[in-house]
This record gives sequence, C-alpha cells and structure tokens, in this order.
Amino acid sequence: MSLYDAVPATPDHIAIEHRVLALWEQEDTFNRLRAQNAGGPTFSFTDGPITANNSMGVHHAWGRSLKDLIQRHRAMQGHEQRYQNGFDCQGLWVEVEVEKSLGLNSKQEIEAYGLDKFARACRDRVAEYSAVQTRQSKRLGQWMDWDRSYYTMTDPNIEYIWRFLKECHDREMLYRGNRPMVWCPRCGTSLSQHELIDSYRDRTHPTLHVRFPFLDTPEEAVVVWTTTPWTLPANVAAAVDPAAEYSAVRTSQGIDWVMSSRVADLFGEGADVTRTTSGADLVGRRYRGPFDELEPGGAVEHRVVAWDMVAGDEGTGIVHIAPGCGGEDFELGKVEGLEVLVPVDDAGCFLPAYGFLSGLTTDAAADPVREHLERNGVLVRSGTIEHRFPVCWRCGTDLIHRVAEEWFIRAEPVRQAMIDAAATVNWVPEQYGKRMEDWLRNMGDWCISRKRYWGLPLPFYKTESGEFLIIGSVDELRERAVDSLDGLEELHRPWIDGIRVRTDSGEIAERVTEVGDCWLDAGIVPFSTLGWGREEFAEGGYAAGAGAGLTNADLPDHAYWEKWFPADWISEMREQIRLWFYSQLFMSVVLVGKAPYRNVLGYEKLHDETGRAMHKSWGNAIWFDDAIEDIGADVMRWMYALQTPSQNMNFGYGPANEVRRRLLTLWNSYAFLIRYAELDAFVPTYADLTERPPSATALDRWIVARVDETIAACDEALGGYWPPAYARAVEALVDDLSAWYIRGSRARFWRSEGDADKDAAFRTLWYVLAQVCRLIAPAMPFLAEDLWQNLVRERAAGAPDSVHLAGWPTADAPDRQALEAFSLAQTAISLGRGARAQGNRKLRQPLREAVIATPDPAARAAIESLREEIALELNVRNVRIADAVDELLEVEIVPNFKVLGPKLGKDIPRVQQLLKAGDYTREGDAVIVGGHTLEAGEIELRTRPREGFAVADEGGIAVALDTELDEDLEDEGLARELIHFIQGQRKDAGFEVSDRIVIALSGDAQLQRVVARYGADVQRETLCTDLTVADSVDGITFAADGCSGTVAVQRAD
RNA sequence: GGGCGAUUAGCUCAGUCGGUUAGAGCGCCUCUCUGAUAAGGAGGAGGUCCCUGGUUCGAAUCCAGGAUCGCCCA
Repeated sequence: MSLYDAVPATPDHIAIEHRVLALWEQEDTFNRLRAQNAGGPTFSFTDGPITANNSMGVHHAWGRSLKDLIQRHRAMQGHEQRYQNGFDCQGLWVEVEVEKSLGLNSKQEIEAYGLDKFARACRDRVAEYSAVQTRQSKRLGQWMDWDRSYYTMTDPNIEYIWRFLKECHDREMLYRGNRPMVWCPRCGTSLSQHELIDSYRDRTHPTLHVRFPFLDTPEEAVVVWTTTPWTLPANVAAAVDPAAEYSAVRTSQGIDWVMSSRVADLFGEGADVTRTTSGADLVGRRYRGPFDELEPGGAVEHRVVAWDMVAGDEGTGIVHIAPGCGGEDFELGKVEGLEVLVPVDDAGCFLPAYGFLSGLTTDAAADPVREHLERNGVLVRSGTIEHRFPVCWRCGTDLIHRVAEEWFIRAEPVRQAMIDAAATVNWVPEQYGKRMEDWLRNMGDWCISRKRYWGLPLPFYKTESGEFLIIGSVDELRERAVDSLDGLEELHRPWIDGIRVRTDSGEIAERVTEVGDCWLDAGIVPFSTLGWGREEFAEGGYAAGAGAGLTNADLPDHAYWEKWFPADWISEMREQIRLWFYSQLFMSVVLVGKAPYRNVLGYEKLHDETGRAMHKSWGNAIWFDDAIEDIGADVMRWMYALQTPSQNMNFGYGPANEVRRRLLTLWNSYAFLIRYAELDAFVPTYADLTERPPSATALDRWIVARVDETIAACDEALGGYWPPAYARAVEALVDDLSAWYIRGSRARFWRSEGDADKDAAFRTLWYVLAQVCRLIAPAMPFLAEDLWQNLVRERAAGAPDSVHLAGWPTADAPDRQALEAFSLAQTAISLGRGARAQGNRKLRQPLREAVIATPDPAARAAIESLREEIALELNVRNVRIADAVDELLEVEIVPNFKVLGPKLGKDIPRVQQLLKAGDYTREGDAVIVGGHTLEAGEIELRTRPREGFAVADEGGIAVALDTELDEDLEDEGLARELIHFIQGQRKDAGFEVSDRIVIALSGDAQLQRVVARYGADVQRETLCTDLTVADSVDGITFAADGCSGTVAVQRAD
C-alpha cells in the first residue's frame, strides 16, 4: 500500500484537468466554497456580458481567466461573491448570424420570412451558444453560478431599460432628430459612433472632378472633387475658404476656378491663370447644379458658401456640399440654411424622384452619374483612389452617410457628472482612465435607435396627431393597453408591435418600429440584475420573457442592490471603454449619479504568436476547443496571468510550450518530495501551514522567508489587479525552491536514519509546496488541486478537501536576516564556481579549501551560518572565512549614492575621486574624506582581487580556491566518478531508487586503493550491501582520469 | 489636426521611488551536473535603453522637442 500516489515524470495537464473537473463535480466543491464564504465580506464583480452568438475564441479565454483569477483569489480570502455570468443576446450580432443561417440577405427577406419566426430563431441561437459558452467556460475552470446567468433579452432587463429611458425623457434628455448617420445599406440601419471602432479598411473608390458652371457667366465654373459620386445628385452648395486665394484657369472646357495652391497639381506648371481673387469674392455666386434635370436638384438654388474647414492640400480647394449625405455637410447646412436632399432609402437605393438613378445602389450609381456628367460636359476627369474607408463591422459593406430620423439621448446634461464619476474609479492600467475622460469630453449624443428587429423594443408611442408617450414599465403598458396583452409572449417584436396604448388625452398611440442599441442592454445590468428599486425579492424572477427556461436567475430586491452596488471590480478588453464601460457609466450616472464600478482592469488585444491579429480568413485563428485540449486550461491560464495587460498578447502553441516547460520545475519539485515522502513514510503536519515548519538549517529558514516574501508580493499584485507581478513572484519562488533549496538539501532526504534535521527538511519542503499550491490555485486551479490532493488532503490530518477551500496564505514578516544571508551565500557559491572554471577543476573533484573574504563583519557572520551549504555546493572540504581580506583583495570605498546624494549634492564627484585615489582616513567604521565624515551606512566597501590568486569577486565578496590536488583528493574524486558510474548502471538496469545492490569490481592498483579508502562511501551512496574486489569480473568497463577497471552490478536478494 | 500608448540583447518581454555594473525567458557557443533528468547549473557572445536637448551630483527612468509603429478621436 502506498501512502502517496505515484507521480509521472511529466504532468498530463489534460488528464489532470478532466480528473479534477470530475472531483469538483462529485464533491460539489464550488458550492461548498460558497457556503464557507457566505456572510463574509463582499467582493462584488459585475460580469460584462459575452455575446451568446458563437463559440468562444482564445481571446475570450483571456478575459475569463483574469475574471476567474481575481474571483478565486478573493474567495480564498473569504469574500462572499455573486458569481453571476452574463450573456449578451440582442442586436445586429445575433441578427446577422441568424440571417446567414436562414439564407436571408435583406430586411425585406426577413420581413417576408416573418418577424415571429425570425425572433424565435434569434432566441434559439442565443440558447444554443450560451450553452456552448457555458460548457467551454466550465472546461476552462471558471467558477460561476452557471444556472443563474443573466440574459439581456429577458423582460426584466428590457423593463429596466424602459425605466431608464423614461427617466431620460422626464429630464428632457430624449429627442428624435434628423441627423446625419453613418449607415449600413445592407443592414438597413444606422451605426453609432462606438460601432465604428476598428472599422476602417483600405478600399478603392471612384473619384470625379466636376465643374459647377455659374448661372450668370456659364463659361466660368467652380471645380469640385469627390470620392462619392452618388452624393452629387444631392449637391446643394460648393464651399470655399474665404481667406484663401483662388485662381481662374483657362482650359479647353472654359474657365475653371480652383484654389491657387492647387493649380500646379491639377493643371501643371504651365497653367493659364487668367486672374485670381479671394474665396470671399466667390461666396454667393450661384451655379447650375450637376443634376438639375432631376426634380430634387432642379428645385434647389445652388450657391457658393464660405467654410473655414476647406482644406488647401487636397482636391480642388472647393468642396461639394450635400447635407443629406455627410456629417460635416449637414452641420454646415444648418449654419447656411441649406436644403437637405436625402437621395437614398434605408437600403441605400435611389428614391423614385431621382429618375434614371431610381432603384440603383450607391455603388451601382457611380457609372451612370459619371456618364450623365460627361454628357452634360461638366466632367473634368475621373479616376480612382485607394483610401481608408469605414465598413460595417458585421457585414463588411461600405458605409454611407445618410440623414435619417433617429432617437437620441443628450450627452451634455450628464457629461460633467460622468467625468466626475469616472474620476472616482481606479483604472488599471492607469492611462485607460485618461482614455475614458477623453471619450467623455468628446462624446456626442447617444443614438439609441436601430431600424431592426431582434432587440430592445423602444417604448415610444405616437398618435396620428403627433402626441408622444413613453412607457416606463410593463404595468404601465398593461394600464394603457388598448389591445389584449394575452398574445404578448415577451417584450419583443413582432408581439409588442401589436399592442396599442391610450394617451392621457384618450388618443390611440402605436409603438415606433425601432429597437434599441444593444449597449443599452448591457449597460443596465448593474441595475436589472441586482433588483434596484424593487420591493420584493422574486426567486427565479429574472427568467421572464425570452429568457424563460434558460436561467434560474433571481430578480432581487433593493436591499440586495444596496449590498452589491457598485461593483468592486470589472474587467474587459480596452475597447469596452467606449462601449460597456461607457454605457454602464452613462446609465448609472443618470439613475443614481455615481459610477457603477470601483476598479477596472482593461487589457489589450490577443494576436497570434508572430504578433499578427488573428483572423479566421488568414488561417491563424486558434479555437478555444482546440487549444483547451491541447495546451490545457492551466497552461493557458498561466500564460494569461503572466501577460502584461497593457500589451498585446502574442498567443500560440509555441509560447504555450515554453510556459508548459517552465511549469515542469514545480512538477519536478513535487515529484521529488512525493518520491522520498513515500520511501520515508513521511506524514505532514497540517498546522505547519499556519505555524510554519521547524527549521534545522539556514537554508530552511531562508526558503520559509522566501515564501513569506512571495505571499506579500502576491497580495500586493492581486490586490492591485495586476496579475503578471503575481505570476512572476510565484515563478521566482519555485525557481529558488528547485535550484537552491532542493539541490542543497537532497542528501537530507535520502539519508536512511531519521532525526530532527531530516524531519525539518521534509516538513519545510512540504510546507513550501503546499503554500505554492495555494498561491497558484487562483491561476491554475486544476494543477493546484491535483497537487493538493496527493500532497495534503488525507496525508495531513485536518486538511481541507480542496485547495480552494483552504484559504489564502497569510504572510509573516519575512526573516530579512535569512534572506540577506542566503543572498550572500548565493553570491559566494556563484563566485566559487567561477573560480573553479578558472582553475580548471570540475565540480566532481573535491578540493581542499575555499577562502571567502569580505571586509563586512555582518556578511562574514551570514556566510558563517551557511558554510556547510557552501561547502556542499562548491565540493570543498573546508570553507575558510577571511577577514584579512588584504591577502586576496584590495579594498575600495565607494559612496552610497542614495544616502550621500542628498547630503553632499554637487560635492559627490570630488568625494568619489578622493575615495578612489585612497585619499582618506578611517576612524572605526567612519571615513574622513575631503572635509566630510562619512558614517558606516553612507559608504560601501568594495573589493578587487589582487594579482596572482584564482579569485572571483563581486559586490565586496571574493572567493579563492585552493586548486592543488594530492593523492587523497584525487582518490576521493575517483570515488565520486565511480559512484556516478554505478548510479548510471543502476539506472540502466532499471532498479528502483530504494533497491539494494551488490557490486563486483576489478581494476588497477589506483582503483583498488580508491576502493580501500572510499569503499564505504561508495557503498552508502549506491545502497550497496556487498562490494567485492576480484582479479577478473565479467562486467562493464569503467575508466576515469587514467585509472580503469571493470564493474558488475546486481540487485541484492 | 488632437489624444493615449509603445520603442530596452538575434526574438519575446521585465525593469519599483532617478542611484552610477540594465535583467529574464527563448535561441546561439563552451563547459558542467545527474539518486528531480525530454530537466538543472556555470560561463560566453550579443545593448547607441529610438534620436536630440534639458533638469540633476547622478537619467532606461523625470521634462521638452522630434522620429517610427500601434490604438483612438476629429
């Protein structure tokens, strides 16, 4: 019967993770954690809803890993948490995917298909992918209350937004406006400013230079340049910079006016300029419009207007103005009182009034427009341009500008309050706070309407006479309804559209057809999920309407909201500054006048391992389902934890492999302990985790101090929402454990006799590993759990069943003395190895003596406390600590700049020179130099090796080795070679480390002498019960340093 | 045009409050260890800390200007 489970040479992360998932499931670990923390201090996290529309990518896993990391850490600290996950369910994201899957490609086709069936299909897609994402998130190890996720498409969520909109209306912030919108002709709806993010692409478009001939002098014309030919039929004016100079150039077509600075580019150096004048002189001239033949253009009086935004380095310096087709044009039009012609409909097709263009799309109209202008003799030239141009973020269609009627919320009334609220938030990284402030200072009114189907139904009702009513709740809808609510399955189109209401004046009003911006859906979450303003707590009450059957989320009461609002922490990608961080803040400031979150962690983008953005079409995207069963959740999560959030992450299988390999150090350390714990039947003491284990050596004290130091570093890092500092601190501890503690303590573990020293070694190593389990648990919950099960649970009486139930370690004040002493010893050992290399003596060859010299008495004491460890590491029989450094070193005194800088100021360089030249006197610990008396802390002693010694030195310590060998040292070295050789034989023969062996050996005189002198050491080291020397042995040849023999190794019976 | 960020070894990146000798991982070369071993260790090569100027006794770090790249706004 073994005490511990055997540990394989390398971890199978995938297998571990599935094993641990089953364990958690079986033991209900998560719920036990929640029960354990119930009533503890709250840690409130609001999950930003993930669009439940597709399978997760590894970029989602980044964010989810960070969320889980912080939540698990706070849970281990005993915080009560909500663990509510969220799904974003409405809006174009979903509609476009459903359109694709149904084979629909326009709004007309959706309407023909049937809005009810379409809405059902949208809901089904959300149900399908929310289930997929839930499964994936569980696999990632994320602990959430998955049965109580919130869905933004539920009736309560929608109703809360209605309430918000009504509040906006009451405060006169809501209005319907004729505004130039960025418009997607395929989707048939406008896009808000935040939907334009990252939407610019390189596109090629036609360009035209067109003459607008003056009415009074038709041979003269202003020339404009446009990259959007389809807007020419909507032209009403031409703008000039009144302060700029314009030239009249004679051409084959007549007299062309352009800005003087553009003449050379447009007409060449030999242009025939007949006269020049200021832009102001041209203002007011009337001209024949390019499409006066058509009814809309013909009805307009076209004229030249002044505009200070006319650019002199592009085009002709005269700008074609179509207020119905551009934002800036529209603004200018308002100032100048220009008419607004909107030539295209929702789908971007020309309206019937535009004659031969009627029905054409904006793209298809380019050629007919050019031909028409050519026929009329006003086309100067045509060409193409490649430029950055915005496209629809969902379908990739070129966007157009189009004046349309939309609903807006005014930004001005809350702008300052939002800026103030944002300033109360701790933004991580810090500069994201500045980004939010900039965004808020520049934000325009929030366009909240979309001319689509699957979304928040805007609760705006209008009568035929134009009376307006806004409904703030379902109750109010019920009170005012003219039609029965029986058919109202949920608050969605088409069902909601069938309900008419009666206004206060008794008229009947119908709902407008628009739906809402999906950022309203997400922004309301801090209110809708927490029961703001509700009198009663309704269990499972959140799952009403389209969310029915998908979740058991409660609809809590106001006391619950008070408990959990605002969130202590939220975390999403940086782009959410202008999206969810913004919409939440907006709604929260309107409703309660303060920020809905206290701390925000933002992070950058996830790229492939070469630094390129991941794209499905480039073939470099990595799917979550592939990565998770290949790289594994723990390795992925550790990669995310290590990543600096303010930097783009280069993610891939290559980097994953590097991280996986680095984790082997921990695994090897764990395997080492298990192997010897099993052999020695070591039983750990759980109280060591809180009381600290007994220390027998300076090395023991040092590694325990390192643990304390690391816990403190982790607390600071995770408390400040900065995972990489945490992950690095843990890695440094594990490296120290492996490279220094275990390597320096190995012999203590394999000694067969038991004593306090061995006990301390076992307990210390176990202690460090158990603490590391707890420290890595938030980031690598599976590996931590697997190690904990074998190392702690049921091995140590009283241990919790799960590392996640074990609480977060608390740090004692680190033992500074132990840390500093070991740091000195590390330096000495490293120097000793350097000296060995210089003296050409390999480490297996024992040497007589190392001399460690330092002028600092405290350092000498520290080294004294670790002299055994140093002797072991350097393989020397004696370590001599010299205070008479002069025999090895010259001493130099250098200023401690940090202390002396403020004291001496400009005098520092002179003092430095004097010290270097030896121009000083010593008085005890003090140094008198250049008129200053420098105390002990104000100077440092440094050393340089004297000529003629095999010495290495650094930072005031020097190590010299006696490299002379005698016969005895050589014999001991050979014995070490022989041991090494026999160990190899043991291994080749496949013996267990605890197997006893017998050795038969023959060899030359030297080898026989080695056996005579050091045979006992050989036997002890190789677990040999019988070592015989014979004249001839049938074995394997051993040869080292000029001696040779034959060795046969057998397992003892 | 404006804002934010980045620029450090061949590559990917750390670098705290300004402290004089700038680090890690990977890669490369040499050596080494081996009762943790597809690991580990030592040493080496490899640096204009983007440039210029300033502040300072002292600048990768702070300030100003510029360059390049990225993101965002207009």
